[in-house]
Amino acid sequence: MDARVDEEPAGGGQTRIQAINREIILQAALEVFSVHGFRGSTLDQIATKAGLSKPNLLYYFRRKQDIYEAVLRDTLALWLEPLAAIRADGEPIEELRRYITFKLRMSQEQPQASRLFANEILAGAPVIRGFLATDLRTLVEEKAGVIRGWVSDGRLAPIDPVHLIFAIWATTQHYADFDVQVRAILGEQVDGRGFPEQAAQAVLSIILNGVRPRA
Amino acid sequence: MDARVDEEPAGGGQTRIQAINREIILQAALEVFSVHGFRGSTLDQIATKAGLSKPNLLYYFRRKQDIYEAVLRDTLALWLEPLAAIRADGEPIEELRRYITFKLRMSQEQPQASRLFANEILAGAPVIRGFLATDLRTLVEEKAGVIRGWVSDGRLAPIDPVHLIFAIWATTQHYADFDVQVRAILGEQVDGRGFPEQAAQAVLSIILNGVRPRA
DNA sequence: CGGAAACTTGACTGATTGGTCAAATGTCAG
DNA sequence: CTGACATTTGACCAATCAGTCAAGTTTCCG
Repeated sequence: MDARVDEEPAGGGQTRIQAINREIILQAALEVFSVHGFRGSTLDQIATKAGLSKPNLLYYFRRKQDIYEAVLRDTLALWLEPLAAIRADGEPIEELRRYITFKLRMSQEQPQASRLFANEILAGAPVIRGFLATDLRTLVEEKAGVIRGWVSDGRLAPIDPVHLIFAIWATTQHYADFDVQVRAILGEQVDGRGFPEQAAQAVLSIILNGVRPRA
Repeated sequence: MDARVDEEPAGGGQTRIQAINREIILQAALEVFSVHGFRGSTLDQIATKAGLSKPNLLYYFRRKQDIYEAVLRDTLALWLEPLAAIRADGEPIEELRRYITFKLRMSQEQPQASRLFANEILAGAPVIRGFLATDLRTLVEEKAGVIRGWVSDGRLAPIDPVHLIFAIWATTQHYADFDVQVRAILGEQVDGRGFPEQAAQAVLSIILNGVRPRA
């Protein structure tokens, strides 16, 4: 009889082998989907990268789309976390510095997650559109309110808070999404010790000075 | 006999029908490739969108990759133009304002071109990697030199010029590449009359104030 | 007009795709 | 050690894919 691995009530009811292989599959899927998107990726690519047979993949996930949704869901939380951490009672420039630094570190350490989202959104966000229009929208509106408050208090230069958030997303994720282009232009120095700090300094300098209150 | 439409010595030797249909095909291909990338797009999608039969597509372009390369080549020049227009003898802030404004207008008017590149680069830039490492790299180095000169003269705040260029690319192209996300968060106002100006004002405010020389 | 070249297409092919299934193999508690 | 269950796989299928081809139809020049 089959004992398919599906819709567990919680993460609990998993075999040792299940836990291992699901993790292997999701990691392989992330590597593949983040490069070619959902439509451009194949089960064979994922299976090969995971070191499993294709039918074995489909023993753990019934359909290709189930794998895609699982890896997307796993990275969604990770992606929101830092924005949610912005605190209204903090010092505005410091809060933004912390947020930008965090996002830059994620772009460097988890570039595949960033590219996965970029591909999903370029494709029209068929899977996460609902999430974007609800959870993300709510979160952005909340934090935009916080920033707007800072502006009203004169602790930030007058700036549209939502566009500021977009600018932070764009500049930080650029290093993950357009890594190939960055490398083509800057060469091997991208792998050098000081590069992340160099990029961070530039991004922080531009954006923080861009929003610092002016006399 | 066949009279395939290929490797013309120059744009000259084209039939009226050839000129029309090649244009139709490239437009349809841009719409499809810009959403799903090369691997995720099919000839059938392009043929349907172009209103032609698939064999008819392949009468004008021998292979799928030929269509892709053609549409990519057509948009490459368009993409470089504005950066090349930055003049060393201009007023720094004004030159950057002009560049950013230009890029924002292109993101609004030609979002598909931006998304086409984004997909290509996410996929590892298999087709334009060479171009990135030569022509684009050279151009960026040249303009980085110009900006570096401005910084030396104290006409811009001290900033790494290449990262500044990255920041401008990222913030401007964000509105094209992540349009779906922008819409999910901001709703229909994106289609409103004042939106492009609102976005332009925010981006210009952040970046220009971010690089304006400080006392 | 007439015919040659340009264009179009239905029918096809071999390869790849996502997915199925029954049989084989591995695991592990009792 | 054994039997029930979990895991794995080879063989397979229907759909879709890029690309071919020969036989059509249209265009257009003289």
